[in-house]
Amino acid sequence: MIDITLPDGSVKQFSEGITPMEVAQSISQGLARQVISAKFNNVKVETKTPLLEDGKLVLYTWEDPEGKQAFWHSTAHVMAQALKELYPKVRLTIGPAIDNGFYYDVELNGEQISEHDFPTIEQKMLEIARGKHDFKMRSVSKEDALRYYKQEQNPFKVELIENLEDGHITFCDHDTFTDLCRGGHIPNTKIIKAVKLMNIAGAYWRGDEHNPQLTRIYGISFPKQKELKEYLTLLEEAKERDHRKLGRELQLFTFSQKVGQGLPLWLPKGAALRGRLESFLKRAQQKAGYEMVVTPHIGHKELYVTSGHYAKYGEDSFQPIHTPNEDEEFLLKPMNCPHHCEIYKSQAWSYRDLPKRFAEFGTVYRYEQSGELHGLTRVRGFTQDDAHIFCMPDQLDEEFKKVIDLTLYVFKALGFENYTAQVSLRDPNKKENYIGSDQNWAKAEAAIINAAKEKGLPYVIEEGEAAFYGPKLDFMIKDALGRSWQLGTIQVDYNLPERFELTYKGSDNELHRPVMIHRAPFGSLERFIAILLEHTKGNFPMWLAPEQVIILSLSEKYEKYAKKVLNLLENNEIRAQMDNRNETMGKKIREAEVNKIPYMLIVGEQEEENGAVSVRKHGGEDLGTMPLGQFIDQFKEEIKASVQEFEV
RNA sequence: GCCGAUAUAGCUCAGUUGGCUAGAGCAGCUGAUUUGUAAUCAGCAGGUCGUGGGUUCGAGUCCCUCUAUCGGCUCCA
Repeated sequence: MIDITLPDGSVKQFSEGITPMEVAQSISQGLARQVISAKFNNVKVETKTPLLEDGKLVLYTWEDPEGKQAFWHSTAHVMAQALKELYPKVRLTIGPAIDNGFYYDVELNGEQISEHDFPTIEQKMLEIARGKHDFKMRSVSKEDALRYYKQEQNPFKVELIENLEDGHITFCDHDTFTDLCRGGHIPNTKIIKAVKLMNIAGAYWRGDEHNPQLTRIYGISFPKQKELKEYLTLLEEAKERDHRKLGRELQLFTFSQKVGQGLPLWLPKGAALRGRLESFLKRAQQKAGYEMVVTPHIGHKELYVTSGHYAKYGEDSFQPIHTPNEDEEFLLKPMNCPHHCEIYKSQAWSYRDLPKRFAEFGTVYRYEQSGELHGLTRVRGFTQDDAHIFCMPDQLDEEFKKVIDLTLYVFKALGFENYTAQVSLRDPNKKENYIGSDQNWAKAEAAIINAAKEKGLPYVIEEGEAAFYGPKLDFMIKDALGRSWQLGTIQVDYNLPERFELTYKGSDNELHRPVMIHRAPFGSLERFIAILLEHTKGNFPMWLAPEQVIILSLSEKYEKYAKKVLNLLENNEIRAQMDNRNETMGKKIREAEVNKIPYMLIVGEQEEENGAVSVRKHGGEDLGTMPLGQFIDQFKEEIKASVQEFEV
């Protein structure tokens, strides 16, 4: 007999060899019908895996993330079978579950598959699923496993198996199909009721661009047709939040093939919005002891040779500009730090002067690979809300924490709550990709982890994600479609101060090396606004909204009164416009709604007589008629409440 | 950069297997209507069908080049 501990803490006795499914049945038939996956002593197991020792058992249903993972991974097997049947020559590689569904990477090996073939593949998958084939795991010796895939002429699986330890190799069978697999499946194929292939894309074998390119097919599946429908509806709704669509509709920015790809053009409303974000941050930075500086958009090539950026990125950047007469080369500024280092160098500093905090909304240009460009989130010309803090080593911890405070203030003011803090360290196995001594890297990495801990940030550590000159603390936020983007970033740098030979005079009358912090709470105005658009669906916080109020006159008769109202609003620094067109009220309201204007003030005969306005909020709420003065007071109160001042 | 797909009016999209002068809705303009909480009616105008080449009696439609965009991969100072 063995003791099985369930998540509620209860312990039940079973005979050795009982399966998770049988345990579920012993609890209730209802549960047994729901259970699709299990974990035993923290190891993923099948629902039919015999349990041979005491341990903790967790049963998973579709409602659990672990259940979904098993469900989707199992569907990947079914898709692989369908692909094999429809396209016999394809070679399988790996097929994992992901956050929303699964994918399988295959080598086409001469076969042709495009998204037009999806319906056929989906049909085949459902046909297989309906056969109610059990997923069965079996152990295979390394020798047999290798023989099987060599006979299949599949070098990818052979490579995978060669890296596995003999005795730990398992295959999973269902129907006529066999795949190398670690396990974690649902009981049988019939549970899969709805399947949708999402897209097809290239992906490099093992994620390395020097390896052969495979074809990746993404899909998702559900135990009910209805859930698939709901998921697709959700996706449609997410598309409504796409910043590229909203940016066009709200006339914030545009792109032009003639100007060049990845070079956003800011329209008046978008430019004004940027301006407000800049003022907001400037105000906070002033309180936090920053000083604004301005540097040019180009810099001598030598500047970037000194910083090390040229060696690292020179080949893949916009190429140097050559002057007409002299043999001089200038680069479009790809980052502001070297310029700020030279500002620091323009005079001698005493330890009493530090920290110096130089801030600049610096526009930079980077030659991003063409396939990487994406709306405003990945562009070739963008403006960083950059600043560099030059401080003494023993000021580093405190300065770093202050920057975290400032960044969190910005995020809170704009309603970003679901961020992840990512501590990006260098890849300890690829030190050659980074500059600087081991000692300085150790210090910098420790400083960041320390600050993140002390500030109580929920953080994850990512090795190999550091900048080439130093580790980072990045604030990651997801867009409408769940893609993760880096917004705010804080970086510790011991290297540039050395390369630029920056110094300060210490209390000991000796010269010392300052430490540098790079930081940008927004990251870039472009990306920040993109994510803000997706999060708010274009309904910006009131203090940011491009238009705050629109006056809708009932007919042209009330134009004079509408103008009076407009004047008063403008005198109170409210961003207002009026719609006096010869259109119906229904149409004017509809347009104001579509344009996401927060307040609509309807004026007609009654309002004119009483010096009042009828207030309708975006979304439909009717606040009734009130004196204009009252509306203005209320509005100002709302603005005041919506954005808090930064407290040092 | 790589893989795949797409490109028709300012926007969203029709346009059969190549065959009349390339269509619609919205937006725009003109006129009528003078409106009370999400689209009043009518008329007009708007397109070298992304670019350059090719096949053909004939190309928006088929083929090639380039460019841009979309979805991924790789990359992201």
